[in-house]
Amino acid sequence: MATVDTTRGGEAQRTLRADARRNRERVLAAASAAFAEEGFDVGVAAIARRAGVGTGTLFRHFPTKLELEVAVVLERAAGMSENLQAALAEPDPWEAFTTLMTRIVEQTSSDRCLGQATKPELLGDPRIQELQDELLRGVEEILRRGRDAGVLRRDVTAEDIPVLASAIGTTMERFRTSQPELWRRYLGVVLDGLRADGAAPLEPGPPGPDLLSGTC
Amino acid sequence: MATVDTTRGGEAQRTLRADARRNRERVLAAASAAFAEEGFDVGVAAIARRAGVGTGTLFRHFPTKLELEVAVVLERAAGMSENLQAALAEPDPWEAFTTLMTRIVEQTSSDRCLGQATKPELLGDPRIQELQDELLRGVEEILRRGRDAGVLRRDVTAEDIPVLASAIGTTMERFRTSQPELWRRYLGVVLDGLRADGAAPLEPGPPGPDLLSGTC
DNA sequence: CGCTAACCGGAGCGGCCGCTCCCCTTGTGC
DNA sequence: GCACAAGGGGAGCGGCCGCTCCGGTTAGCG
Repeated sequence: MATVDTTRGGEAQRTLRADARRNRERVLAAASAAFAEEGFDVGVAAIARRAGVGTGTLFRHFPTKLELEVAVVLERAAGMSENLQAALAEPDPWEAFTTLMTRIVEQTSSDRCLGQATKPELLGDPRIQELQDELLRGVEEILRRGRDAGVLRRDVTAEDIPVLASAIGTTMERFRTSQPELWRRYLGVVLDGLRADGAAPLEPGPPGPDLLSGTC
Repeated sequence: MATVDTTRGGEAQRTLRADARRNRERVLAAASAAFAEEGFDVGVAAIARRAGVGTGTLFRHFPTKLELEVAVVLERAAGMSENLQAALAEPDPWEAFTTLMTRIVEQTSSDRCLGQATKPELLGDPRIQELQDELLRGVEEILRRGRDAGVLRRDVTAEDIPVLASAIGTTMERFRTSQPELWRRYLGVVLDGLRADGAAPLEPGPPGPDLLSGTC
């Protein structure tokens, strides 16, 4: 489950020349780093330069910039899958939940593209939707444990988690250099607001599946 | 205090022809509406069209787009001042705090430019900094009452409030049409995380004055 | 070793955006 | 009412960005 296959449908490029394969990897790595540091706003020229190739080469492997963004986001999903595994391995339900939230928010705070992955063009992509659904099922399992143990408020849904994570993550972007650990402060507030004891019931409904969620 | 003078230093345009004054107002109103609906990303052409003037006219009154953004944000500050007054008028300390948070988050959720007002070019402007400081002093008063009454956790600072508000507000942007009241849900979580009972102490320090805050 | 198809790269295209320039219009004081 | 300065408006400039096109290069196979 944790393995993410970025070569979906993967028989298209079976015969790929050695240099082509290498360049594809370099572009993907450069995009991954650039998106993490500067967000999706970086120009393709900067990515190509960073990869040591021309823009022509970049666009052969990824016919559009959005395609490149999708590839990077799918790659990130592997990390999120790891977060889920780590949380599921935690015996104590509350510890499992806090582990999940901490890891997600930590990554979202240090990686600009994770917070920006909520933009509609990306969420509309079927490959990303599929992966998101898979991750949400894992999150639901963590939440169920917490609710059953009576440590987590009962009205939290899986869809709330990416929303809360991206809220903290994107807002912390401008403190990344000055106070890189500041996200812990606000995660603390949210976690206190999500524990079972003494919480008022949540307001309207959870965000429906109509328009949902960050990359989780 | 609630009065915000957008004509700072205001003796420059004392002799302003009638049509010029009227056009200036129309541009400001158009920008205000456009920024609220679409954020600061809208082009100046769209604003000018909306105001029924040419771009030349727009740039005479506001020599740069940033200047126009500043003018709109300063205008918004009046609304925030009202929020403060409403909260200060509330006798119960917790009610005062929730009133403040609710009004701030509500406005930030329905007005895109409020969430985007955290960008450095705007926060760097001395007029905005001055206004922000004034608002923060009012917020501090509300927090002091809550802490003294023992209903609010003691480690919350005034700088936390705009951070939390813009976190919720900007994240709710993509639900504005589908679920315009969703912000209440997450505000509820945050408020529960901020009340005095049963909360763990907040993590690192508050955001220092080095790089601070949304428009509040 | 040589041939060919696959691949590389960057000049350049079209479109957008903030901003300027300048000719024409219009409000205002005498 | 006239003269003139102040204001209005939009064509156009420069720069950026995603993307394409094509001449030169190179890997891979027999």
